[in-house]
Amino acid sequence: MLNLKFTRNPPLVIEKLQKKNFNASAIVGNIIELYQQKNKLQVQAEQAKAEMNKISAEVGNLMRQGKKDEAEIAKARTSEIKENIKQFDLDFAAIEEKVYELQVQLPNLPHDSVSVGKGAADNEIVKRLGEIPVLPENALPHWELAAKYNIIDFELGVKLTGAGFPVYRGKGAQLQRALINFFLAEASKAGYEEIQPPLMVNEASGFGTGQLPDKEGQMYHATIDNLYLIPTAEVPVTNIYRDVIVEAKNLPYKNTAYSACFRREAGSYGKDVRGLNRLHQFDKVEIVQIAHPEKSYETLEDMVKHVESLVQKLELPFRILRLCGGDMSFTSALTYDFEVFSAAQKMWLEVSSVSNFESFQANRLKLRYRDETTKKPQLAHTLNGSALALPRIVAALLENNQTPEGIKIPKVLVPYCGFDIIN
RNA sequence: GGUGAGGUGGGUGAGUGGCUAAAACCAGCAGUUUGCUAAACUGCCGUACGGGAAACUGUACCGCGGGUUCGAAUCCCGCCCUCACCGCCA
Repeated sequence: MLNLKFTRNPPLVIEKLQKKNFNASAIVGNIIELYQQKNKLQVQAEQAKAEMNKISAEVGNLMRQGKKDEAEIAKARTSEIKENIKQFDLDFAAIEEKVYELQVQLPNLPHDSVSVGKGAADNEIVKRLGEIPVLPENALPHWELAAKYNIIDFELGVKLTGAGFPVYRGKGAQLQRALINFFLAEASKAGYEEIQPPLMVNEASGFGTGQLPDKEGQMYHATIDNLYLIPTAEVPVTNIYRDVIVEAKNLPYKNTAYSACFRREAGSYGKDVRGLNRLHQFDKVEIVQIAHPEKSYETLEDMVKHVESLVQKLELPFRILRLCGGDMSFTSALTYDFEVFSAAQKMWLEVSSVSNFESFQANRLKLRYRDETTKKPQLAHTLNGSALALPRIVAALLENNQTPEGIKIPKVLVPYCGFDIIN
């Protein structure tokens, strides 16, 4: 949710949001108009309330002095004021609601470095590293490798739960565990405090990170208890900082968490969902930072470096994209996507998305830091990224490392796996 | 699932109708004193939204929502949450 302070500079907001192909002029215009009405009303309402308070105090004094008649006279003055206050409050609430409705429609302002673009095709490749492996003629896609070596059973998952809930077994399960441990260990080394969060969250948390109310359909909802299965550890971890004021000198806060992630993915079918490409339940290690506004872009670079080091150590060919305005999420100010090349599918697969949300999330979360000079609470910046999401990493590892002897495990993972080949 | 207790500022916790943004203590900040540390003393120490060039000032907020009243942290109603004990159980 965009801080209303931005709307005090309408041309800037409108110009910036054009990058996201979003025409904000009508909304911003309405907000400003409503805002002025709201302030006018607030002045009137507060004057009336101040008078009420004064009369009440008077009545109290008169009563104590035993001047009952005078108190009665004072009381008589209140009924009209009371009616006015009631009406002011109703009007005020109505305007506030309207402002809010408009406010939540505004996407986050993109960072200056974000380029104009319509969609994925316009994203800027900022880095590309690693050789794309040359596979033999009879190379298999990962879902066939998974069946061949009996390490991931998609059909069994359908039996137990449904499509998109694969069962990992044997070395497949061990590989999952190894990846999780590897990612967590790397994050710890980089100074992130590890968190084991709840996998279900309440409404307030869903709201805090922006999944609710609009993206409700993305999450599994346990209606009896009104709890939501988390779509990412970002939700519980970032909500740790909901409604808190932190000390500036303690920034940045760095957290990492492994969690299973649950996504309904309603409406996505077809080729892209084959195998591990898109699942309803998957594993991910997330990194989250709470940063000082002046430092948050350094923080973003820091996180990108961290994710980069992970894909490099896994020896996967990858590229980093700076998302264009048209492909960025509603909430992000700047996003880098990581894609690894899955050699049998011959596809780039997104395995991480690292974003700076600036104060967009913090505004909803009421996450503030106390400025060291002014001592005033200010909105902090929140950032997060996958480090990393497992399924597509596994897909690429299986496909890229397939050999006639079996699937080679990258060196860095061998100590975590306890084996160096799947055969 | 049953029964009971309770939700007040960063923390503990007082407050049962007006003089309460809310005692006291702890933590925190600034200062005084002091060989150092420690201690002692003094002051400050909520948030949001308004008005004002500013000094300053108004309003709201004691889990959330409604009600009673001239006036509500305090009384009434509804909801949410937490804790304790019992039962069941990883």
